[in-house]
Amino acid sequence: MRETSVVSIRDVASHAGVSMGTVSNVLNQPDLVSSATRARVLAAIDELGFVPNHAARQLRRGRSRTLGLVVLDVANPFFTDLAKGVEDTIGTAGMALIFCNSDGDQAREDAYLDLLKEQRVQGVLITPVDDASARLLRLRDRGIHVVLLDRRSRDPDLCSVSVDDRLGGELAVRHLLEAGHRRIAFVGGPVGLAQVRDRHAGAVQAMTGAGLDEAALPRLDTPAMTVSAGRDAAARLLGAPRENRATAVFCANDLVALGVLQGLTQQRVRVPEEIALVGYDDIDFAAAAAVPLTSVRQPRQQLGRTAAALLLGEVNEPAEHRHRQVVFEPELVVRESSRRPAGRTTG
Amino acid sequence: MRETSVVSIRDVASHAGVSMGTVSNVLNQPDLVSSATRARVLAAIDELGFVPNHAARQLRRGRSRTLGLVVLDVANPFFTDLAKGVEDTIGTAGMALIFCNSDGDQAREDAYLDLLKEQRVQGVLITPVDDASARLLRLRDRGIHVVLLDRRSRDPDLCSVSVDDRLGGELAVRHLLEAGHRRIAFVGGPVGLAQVRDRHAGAVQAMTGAGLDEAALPRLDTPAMTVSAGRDAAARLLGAPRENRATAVFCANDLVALGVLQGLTQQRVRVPEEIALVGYDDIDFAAAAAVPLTSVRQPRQQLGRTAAALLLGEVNEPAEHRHRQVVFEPELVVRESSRRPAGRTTG
DNA sequence: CTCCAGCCATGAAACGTTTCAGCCCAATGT
DNA sequence: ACATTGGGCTGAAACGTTTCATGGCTGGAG
Repeated sequence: MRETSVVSIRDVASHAGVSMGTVSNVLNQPDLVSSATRARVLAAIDELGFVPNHAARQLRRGRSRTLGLVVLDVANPFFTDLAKGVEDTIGTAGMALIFCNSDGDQAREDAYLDLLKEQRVQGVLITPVDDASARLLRLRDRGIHVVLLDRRSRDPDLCSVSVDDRLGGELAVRHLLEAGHRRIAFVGGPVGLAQVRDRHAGAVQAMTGAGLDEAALPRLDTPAMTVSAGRDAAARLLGAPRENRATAVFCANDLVALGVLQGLTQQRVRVPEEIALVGYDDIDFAAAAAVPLTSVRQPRQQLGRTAAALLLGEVNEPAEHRHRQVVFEPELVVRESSRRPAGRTTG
Repeated sequence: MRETSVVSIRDVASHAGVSMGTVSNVLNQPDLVSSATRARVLAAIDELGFVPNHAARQLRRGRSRTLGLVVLDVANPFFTDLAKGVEDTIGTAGMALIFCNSDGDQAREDAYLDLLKEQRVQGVLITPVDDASARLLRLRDRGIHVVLLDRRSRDPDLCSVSVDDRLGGELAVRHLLEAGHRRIAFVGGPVGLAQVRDRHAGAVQAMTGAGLDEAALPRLDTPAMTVSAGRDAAARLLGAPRENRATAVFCANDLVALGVLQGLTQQRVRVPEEIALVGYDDIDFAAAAAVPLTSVRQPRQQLGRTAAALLLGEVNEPAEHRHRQVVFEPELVVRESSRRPAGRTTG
């Protein structure tokens, strides 16, 4: 059995009868080495089972071939799809990715950003928990490129790739209004989340645009964007006296919507007959839900790919890079959960 | 604006009027330093915005505070739940995690393992694509501890945390048999996957145990364990002449089952009346599906936590570590998708 | 035959830490 | 008064690479 000891470039060098510099060249700039020596060195590497020490390489080079990705919630398929897009693009560019999950927690996000700083990653893709652009700009002062993900940057010096959440919210609520609903609940949270804020703002806009008061859009706050938070919200929703209960619900994402759906179904409230439901993200499970979910679709993988490409550009050619804020348009996908009109008012 | 330059321990030292060694001690062994100097050094660190260089530290120490996690499919909620369990345990132990997604692809798995080797991670948690125990033992010869995840190790010198997939398959099919089904399709793949093999083996065992021939368990292979693969399988399933079509389907995981459900529904085949359906994993979306899915539940987060704890033990106290193969028991959760008997035979 | 240009290879410095032998000095024991 | 102890700090070596100035060859030009 081979010794646990670490085989270094020095061992390879002496085994192949060359200098360390030559081995390094074989690894990094093979063209500089004659094919004969190259072959000898490669053989030695193979024989000794040499694996370059990334720490030493990075220390010497001053930078690593690594990027970081920080998302809000790994358990949300929206983010895993997004991550897949990122991973594909990063991987083909020969970079490695450190995948982090802040879970919507500021402290965890901070801890991961510290980790990424220590690792001297070249760049970070992040869906921040709050509007921490100051913190992110400080990252950039350290030479770490930053691209905002699923979040529009207000700072023109920061790349971002996002979807127009305001428009998404508007589309969703306008659709419900057209179906005849006049009292629509907005479920989502925490309010600090930009995504929640913007989607809500869009919803408000749709209401006022239809000449309705904002009071007709009661708001149910959730502590997180999860299925169980949605279930709780459904209970609160049904707690209201029936006469001023909302006839439709717009959820800030699909997980919450699926939770609300479960909660309603459990209480024998029919969707969409008694309460219509619209989600956000159009994750794959939305279409497969008990009542197929109307949802606002976002180009998930494309979002990830675009952001990764932007970051790679910034990392590889910082000189000619122009910061951009890419904004995609969302698209409403109508399914069973909102199909029938409420019947109160004919739209 | 602060210079992009890197602040090193040397700068901190001179700024605080102490030696580099002292700064290092403040960072790593604060007790060795008097509180007065400690305060001075911390102030300097803060003022200069010093962030330790992980590469240098790791190079000197010879090991990193990093572990790797390689899963088969990030888009599968089963694995993200599992990852959450791992992350929680790892995080509280002050270790960092590099999260990798092999996507069931051998080449990608290899690439990620190389990456982890180069990073000199202390340990790896992996759900391998195939039975690559040789490759994994080689990792261990390098001093990288390995724990198998969601896969039973046949090698007693390799820790593993798994669920009894054979039993799970047996539970699922026995349940269908009790509901009166006599012809049950098994959908899943690729066959190389141990999880698929074992779940199928369990299914076979249930059949033969009931005195039925294995021919009564036709097998539909899928190229991957995804929703879309499930949809395709449903189409093939319905291609068979009705008289020898299976009356029930057991899928190797929930994603496939949800796909099959979608495919069947689309072709107006009622579940469970015409075809009963059982999935595997009991991901959260199974309960929320169009027809709530009967599924074989695995203790997902606990799986992750246990594996992480095992790995941490092996990493921190290699001497007194005993390799263990932990096997959890799966549990059948019966829901709508398999509830009514087939009506042909009364169980 | 000498000189020059290229090609290959060499050897040592440098990257930013940690670690450890050793030094200084004040406090304690005799 | 002197030896002993030990807490607090220093300074330099070492980790495994990459990089770059240097130098030895070889072969073609003058």
